[in-house]
This record gives sequence, structure tokens and C-alpha cells, in this order.
Amino acid sequence: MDTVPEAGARRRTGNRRDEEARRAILHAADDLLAEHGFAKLTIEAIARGAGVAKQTIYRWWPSKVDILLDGLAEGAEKYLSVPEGEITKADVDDYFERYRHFIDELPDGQVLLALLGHAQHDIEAARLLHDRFLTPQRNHERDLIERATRSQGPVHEDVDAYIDGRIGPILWRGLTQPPAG
Amino acid sequence: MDTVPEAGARRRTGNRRDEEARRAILHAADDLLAEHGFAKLTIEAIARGAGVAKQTIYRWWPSKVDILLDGLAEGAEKYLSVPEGEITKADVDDYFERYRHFIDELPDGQVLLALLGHAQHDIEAARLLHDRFLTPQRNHERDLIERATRSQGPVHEDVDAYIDGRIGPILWRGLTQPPAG
Amino acid sequence: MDTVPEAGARRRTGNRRDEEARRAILHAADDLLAEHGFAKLTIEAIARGAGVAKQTIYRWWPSKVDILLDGLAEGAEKYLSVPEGEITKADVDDYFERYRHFIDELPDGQVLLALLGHAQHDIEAARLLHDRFLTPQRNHERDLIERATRSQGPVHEDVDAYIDGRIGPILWRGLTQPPAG
Amino acid sequence: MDTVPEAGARRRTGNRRDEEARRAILHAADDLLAEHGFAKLTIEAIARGAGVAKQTIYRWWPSKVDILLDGLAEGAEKYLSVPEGEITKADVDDYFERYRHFIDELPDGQVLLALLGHAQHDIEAARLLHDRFLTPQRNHERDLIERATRSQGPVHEDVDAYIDGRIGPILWRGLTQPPAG
DNA sequence: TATTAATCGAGACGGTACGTCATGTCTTTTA
DNA sequence: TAAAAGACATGACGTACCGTCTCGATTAATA
Repeated sequence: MDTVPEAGARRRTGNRRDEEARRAILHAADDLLAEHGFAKLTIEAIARGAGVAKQTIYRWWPSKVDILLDGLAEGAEKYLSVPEGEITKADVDDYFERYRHFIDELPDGQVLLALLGHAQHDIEAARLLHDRFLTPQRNHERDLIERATRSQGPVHEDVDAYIDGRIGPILWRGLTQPPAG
Repeated sequence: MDTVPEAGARRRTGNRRDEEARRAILHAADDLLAEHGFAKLTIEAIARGAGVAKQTIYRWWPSKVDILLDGLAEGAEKYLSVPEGEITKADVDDYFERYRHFIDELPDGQVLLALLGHAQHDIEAARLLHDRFLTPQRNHERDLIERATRSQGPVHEDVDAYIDGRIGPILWRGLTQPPAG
Repeated sequence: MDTVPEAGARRRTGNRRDEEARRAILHAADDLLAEHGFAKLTIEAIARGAGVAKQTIYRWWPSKVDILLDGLAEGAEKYLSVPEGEITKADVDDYFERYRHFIDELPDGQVLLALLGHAQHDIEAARLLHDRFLTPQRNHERDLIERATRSQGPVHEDVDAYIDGRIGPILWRGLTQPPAG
Repeated sequence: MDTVPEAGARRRTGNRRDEEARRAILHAADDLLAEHGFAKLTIEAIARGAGVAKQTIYRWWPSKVDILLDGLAEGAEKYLSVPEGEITKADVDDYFERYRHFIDELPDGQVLLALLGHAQHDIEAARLLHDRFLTPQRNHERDLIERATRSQGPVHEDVDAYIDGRIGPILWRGLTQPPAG
């Protein structure tokens, strides 16, 4: 009805974030992780690999963990989503099978293993991993089980213990896969 | 009255390994891990904490992972040993209960979590962890299950899958315990 | 034939230079120099101090030396000018006394010292300082001496050497005044 | 009389300072100053030029000014020393002639000009230059004049003013020599 | 009165250098 | 000959500025 620009709400000026640089950084980070491992995943190496200034990384990501989490979040949405609508016990089994596939076969699964590893060393990394992946994913999983329970009867008396029992072995095997060579 | 060192028959000269330094290094490493986390566990910090020269560390341990494994080996022998003699299914349950206690309550359990984390970053660390802990421990575990099978009938059709199913959730809970705060 | 404004020579449209911004920049530069020294006199700091975008500075001044020279030129015109009309030897002495006062007491004298310092590091800065201050000022000084010579007889056999002999010690004392503390 | 190792005065162990590295650093600093000017004289560039780690520079010199002062001190000792024994007025003139030569012709003279320039920007640099060059050199100069006074009568009523009057013009000409091109 | 062109603040960008820290190797002295 | 001390080349850390650029808003002359 009116076109008055909101008082004091000056719209943001300045150049916009460079989408190409953003993608180059995420790719470089994933590539370095896959090729040389987390230990060689330095901010300098990412910057070199992405053809980007270090400051451009620090401007947008507080730490390299955040960079990896950005990639992981996309992967999780794609492969570890919980279906809408009614849930059967077969859907539950399917979910954990997809989890296994994610960990054992997909690059993003390696990212999760690396982040889980790093979380053992750095409490801030642990917090980030919980806040941005583990906790929300667990909430989805509880929802999955509860919806299965509503449609087909109780899956297990203790939902969390059940989830741990299904995911634990998958991760444990992923974490302890024997090194090549 | 005196025990004059035999003249002429001077056997190998030079100091022997300084046992005190060895213990100080292992202690300093464990203390630093417990207090400040793996990220602050640098060779320099261990040397400072132990009042020891860096070279003394490098002389005896190829990497800090080896230092931690030295400590872990003792802890494993103490808490994760498999009894001699006949094995019942209760002994099997007892073993995994001891495993849970080890991970959840004992400092050496934290060392194992840290090493497992580091193994995700560094392939050499992964190899060491397998060679010096995971593989021998797994052999003990297979032995445990097989002896239980011989005395009380089959525990599970796939021994390795059974062990993973019992240990996986324990480790998964240890690795994902929410950070304090 | 006609006086039509030449085709293509369209008179300029668009917003004019912001006089307020210009003054704010000169002030911020002088303030920063006086308070924190030349080392802290960065373009970013001037922009911050003046509440101005960096680009506004770069649009009008090629370098921070040019900014300072703009201020110095005003000061020199005010304090280091040579009188019109007949010149006596007393006028010559007065000139060098004003020079001493300028260096020892006035903020613009500090600017000159800073620029003279910077000219030792940066050949482009040296060129600018010569072109915009040292050479014109020297020309005024030669004129001063020559007019005194015409009215009251020779001041010194070598005019330039005489000027150096009078100014040199003043600058030397300014440049080597002991740091506070 | 006794051979007791002094209590608490444990003699220093550890590797010694690498004399070759020290010389390489001093040379690289001088070369960079001569070739590219003070502005390009960065610690990184010195390290690159000397084939040395940055840390090796920081270990021994708090700042690049200290590096240059180390070189300057040698040059001053060589070219700006005051003779022993009786001093004539001719010795005084000789001293200032050597000063002029030092500034106008020798590389170390350029170092002094650069340091004098930097002292205008950085109060800590100014302090260092005073403490390690200007003040001691001035003391030598006062001594020179006083000894000449004792042997041949008063040179000037105000010794410091006299020295400033002789050195000022030399430095002023050095600092304002027109840039090449 | 609408269009056009220049200015302004804001801020992203690829770079270079800063000064610090840990790496693993080495050399020297002491015990 | 082991140990403490410590120098060394290497390389990453996170920060500060550099000078260039792009964006949206504003302002003044032209059409």
C-alpha cells in the first residue's frame, strides 16, 4: 500500500558475497580431505586450492570445521532424510541402511568420520558437530521411530538406546576400517 | 665395604635409559590430554610438562601416538583382559560391561577415544592403533566368544558382527557424549 | 561558425565532490599522524576516522603522502612565505627563524618531518615531496637571498650552500629530537 | 684456588648461534635496503634473501631496525671514529669531512638516512637510534671538540650548536638529494 | 520532469606481511 | 652415551592493510 522505505533500515550496500568463491572453498576443502586427510586440511591449503585469499575464508567461516559442516549438512539432507507421511518398520530399516551406505560409500560419510574424530580433540568442534549435525539428526531419528511406533506398534522400549544400537556398529566399523596398505 | 667397579672390564658405558624421564613423559602426556585435550598435546608441551628435552622424547617414541599407546596398553591389560579357563556367557557380558566402564569412567578410555579420533586424521596413527590395540584386542574378543561358544553353545552366527554390535554402541556413546556447558 | 558545445564534449553531470568529506579526511590524517605517528597512518584508519569509504580517498588522492602534502602546502603558504617588496638581511634572518618555529612548534612542521622520513623509504614519496614542497620552497628561498643581495650586498658566495647551512641544523635538530620518556 | 663449579651458574648447553646465518641476515638486510629501499625491507624478504627461517631472525633481533643498527655500528666504528691523542682543529675538520663522505658515498650512510627516516614514524625506532647511534656518536663528537679546545683554544662557544651546525647541512643534503629519474 | 552521470558509504575480493607457535633434526655440554 | 638445552628450516596460525571492485542510494545537470 505504501512504498515508504522503512525508517533507519538502510538496505545493505557493498559488494555481494562471491558465490563462486564459496563453492570453490567448499570443494577445495572436500578435495583436500579426501586426498590428503584432515591433518593436511589447513586454511592455507584450502585458500591455495580454491585460489582464494585466506581472509575470504575467515570472513565467512569461523573455523575449518564450519566449512566441512556446511558440506555435510547438504549431504545429510540428501541421503539421511526421513520420509514424510506414514512410516513403516521397513522405512526404519531403510533409514539405517542408508546410514550405512552414507558412512561406507559416500565422501560425505568420510567427512562425518573426520569431524567425529576432530570432536575428540577440540571441544568447540564437538559443540559445533552436536549443534549442527548430531542433535538435529537425532531428533529426526526419534521422530522416525515414534512415527513407526504410532503406525505399527512399539519398536523398542528405549528409543535412544535403540538408535544407538543401530547406528553405533555402523560408525564403529567406519571408524575402525583398517588403513589401506 | 665398597663395590669398586671392576677395573678394565668396563661394560657398556654411557647412561642407560632414564626411567624417571620415561615415567615423567607418560604422566605429562596423560595429564595434558586430560586437562587440555588432544589439541594441546604437543611434543613441546609434553617436554615442558615433564621437564625433559624434546630429543629425549623423539629418541624413544616415534610419535605422540606411541606415547599414548604405551599408556593405553597398560590400561587395556588391566581392565580389558579376558579370563583364563572356561568362559560362560556371563563372562562375555561381563567383558562388555567392563568395556563400557573403561570408556565411560576411566582416563584410559578417554585416551582410546582420542586415539580413535586421531586415527581419522592420520593414516599412520590409524595403523599404529590397529597394530597395537584394535587388532590384538579383537583377537582376544574372538577368543572370548569362541570359548564361550565351546562351553555354552553358539553366541551368534557371525562373531565379528556380534562384537561390533556390542562394542559399537558403547564407543558411539563415548564419542558423542555432549560437550560440557 | 557555431558555438554549439562540441559534440562528445558533454559537460559533466553528476554529483559534485563532497567538501565535507574532503575536510574530514585531511583532519583525520593530521590527527592520526599527531596522535599515533606515521606508522599508524593507514588508509583504512583515515577512512575509519573520517567516517568515509576507502574508495572516496583513493578517488581523490593517489597516496597518503598526497593527503599530507595537501595539508603541508597550506601550512607552508601561511608560515614560510617570502615577503613582497624590498628584502633586508633582517628579513632573511626572520625567514629562517620562522622556519625554526615551523619545525619546532607547529603541527605542520611534524608533517614535514614525517614526509621527509618517508621520502627515505619510498622513491615516489621523495619525488612528490620534492615536486610539491622542497623545490618550490627552495626557489622562494633563492629569490629571498637574491633580493637581499640586490638591496644590501652579497649574503654569501654560494646561495644554495648558505641556505643549506641555515636550514640543515634546524631540520637536523627536528629530526633528532629525543623521543619522549 | 678452588675448582668448584660456581653454584647455580650452570654453563650453557645447546647448539650455538649460527655465525653464517647471522652474517647472511645482515647482508640480506643491507642488500634489500640498497636495492629496493626500506619499504621493501620486510622480515619475510630478509628471511627469503638470507635463506633463513623467520624465527631465526626474531630470535636474535627484536625488529628490523636492530638489524640495520648492527650493521651501522660497524660502519660508524670504521669511518666515524675519533682519533686518540692530541686533537688539532684540522682533525675536527677531517672528522666532518669523513662524516660527509660517509653520508654521501657509503652504503652505511644510506642505512643511517633510512633509520633517521624511520625514526620519524616509529618512536621505538627513534629510541633505538638514539641509544645505539646518535647519543654515543654525539658524545664522541663533544669529546673531539673539547680535546681540540684544550690543545688549540676554543672552537665555538656552544659545543652542541657547533656540532649541529656542521652535521645538520650534511644530513639535510643527504636527506633531500633529488630522487633519480 | 525524467534521464543520465558522478559521488558517496559499505564492504567483498586476492594479496602480502605481520609476529607466534609447533614440527622434527641437529649440535653442544654435562654427568 | 643419555640427557638437557637450545638453534635451526619449515610451514600454519589468525590479523591488519593494501588497492580494486561492485552495490544501492543520492545528487545535480541535461534533455
